[in-house]
Amino acid sequence: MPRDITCLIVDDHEVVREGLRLSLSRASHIRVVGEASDGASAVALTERRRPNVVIMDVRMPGMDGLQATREINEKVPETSVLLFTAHNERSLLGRGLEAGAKGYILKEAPHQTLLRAIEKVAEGEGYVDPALMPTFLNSRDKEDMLTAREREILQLLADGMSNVEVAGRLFISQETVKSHVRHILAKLEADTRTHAVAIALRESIID
Amino acid sequence: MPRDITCLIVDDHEVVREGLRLSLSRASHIRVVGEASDGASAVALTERRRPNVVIMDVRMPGMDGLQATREINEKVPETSVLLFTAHNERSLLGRGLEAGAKGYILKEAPHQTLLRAIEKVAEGEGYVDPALMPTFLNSRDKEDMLTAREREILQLLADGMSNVEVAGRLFISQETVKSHVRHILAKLEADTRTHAVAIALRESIID
DNA sequence: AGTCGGATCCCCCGGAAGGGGCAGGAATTC
DNA sequence: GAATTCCTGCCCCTTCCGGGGGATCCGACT
Repeated sequence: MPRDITCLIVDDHEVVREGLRLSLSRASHIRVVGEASDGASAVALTERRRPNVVIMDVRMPGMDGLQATREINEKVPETSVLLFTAHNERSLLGRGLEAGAKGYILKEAPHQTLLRAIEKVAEGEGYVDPALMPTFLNSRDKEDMLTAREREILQLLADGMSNVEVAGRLFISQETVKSHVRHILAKLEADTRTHAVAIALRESIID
Repeated sequence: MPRDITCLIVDDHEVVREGLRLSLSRASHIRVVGEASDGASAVALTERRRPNVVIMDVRMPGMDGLQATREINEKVPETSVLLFTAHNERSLLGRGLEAGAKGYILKEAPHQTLLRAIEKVAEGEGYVDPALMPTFLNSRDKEDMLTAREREILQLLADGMSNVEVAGRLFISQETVKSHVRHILAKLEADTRTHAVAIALRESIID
């Protein structure tokens, strides 16, 4: 390895940033070149410092980690984003990879695993926390099964809308909405819209 | 202040524990006497080390922070629990205080605030993150409005049960369930059960 | 003793939801 | 160009839900 891996820490919790800095300071070949506490400044800082790796929390106030990841990928493609999050929610991994993240690791991961992940993504390879594989396989089915339209409708159901209201909002017929809802229920293996919404909220398919 | 404040760190994320240890090592009058990564060992360690303060994360695998707080309060009442969490969800603060926590502070709080909070609860006083006050006032209404029975029913609705199914499960008549549901809808200002469940899940009134 | 909230149960009713099948058109893929 | 997927729409039918009245019982609080 010719030179140090430069990396940027992004997390809205100071205590996490400190912990990370401390952890990484023990690895001689890793150098922290900056910190940010929200998505927007993470993007800005990445453009200026051009680190090899951005260690990015997903949930943050303001611009979240996924959006920041997208922008970094677009503006500074040579930088790899490693998502670092406490949430092993089903959909986050999928959405993270879609956003262009090179790696995904849980905060509960042991120290060594984190270092390995950083090295991997710095080399341009992908890294996904092995602990995620089971939930991943279970769930991508679930989220991916739903079409964009179906997710859109599910989201409106979660706001308490009736079929007629959804139809009005989307400028389609009520019958079409019923049709979509039937498909949603079948795919999520729910038997009422209420159950479907509960599943979707728990799995973060919708917000 | 006669002697150092002894404190125990409880968090399932290693990176957070490291950050906390680092932060607290800078305060000369605070001494970290142990760490735990789940609720059960937190309780056990508290019984042995009897620290002044336990800095406790709420969400952890296995026994969660609230349950651990209850047990610590029962078994080692002279120890004060300071809840330290990333989630400013409406119901957590209320439930935390019910569980016997002396303080509640967010992970995004600045360094100084954390130290202040630790000192406060070490003296036996309460401390609640000022940032929480607004959400607190808004929300306790919502959760407290619901009776235990109503929450129980709402939880079952979130699993997709119909009125009849809920009635069967709780050994009550379907009419009673309908009655409860009507009250739930009125209290949460929802117009369908689906909306009520969505609200409750988002506000963590149910899981 | 009286009042209040909570839990339980009952009736009625209109409208909504759930379940089934079916089908055209557009876009994509092979 | 054939196949597939998705969005869209329509039919019929049964069940469930939401909203409106009520009522009774019990325990807790005052």
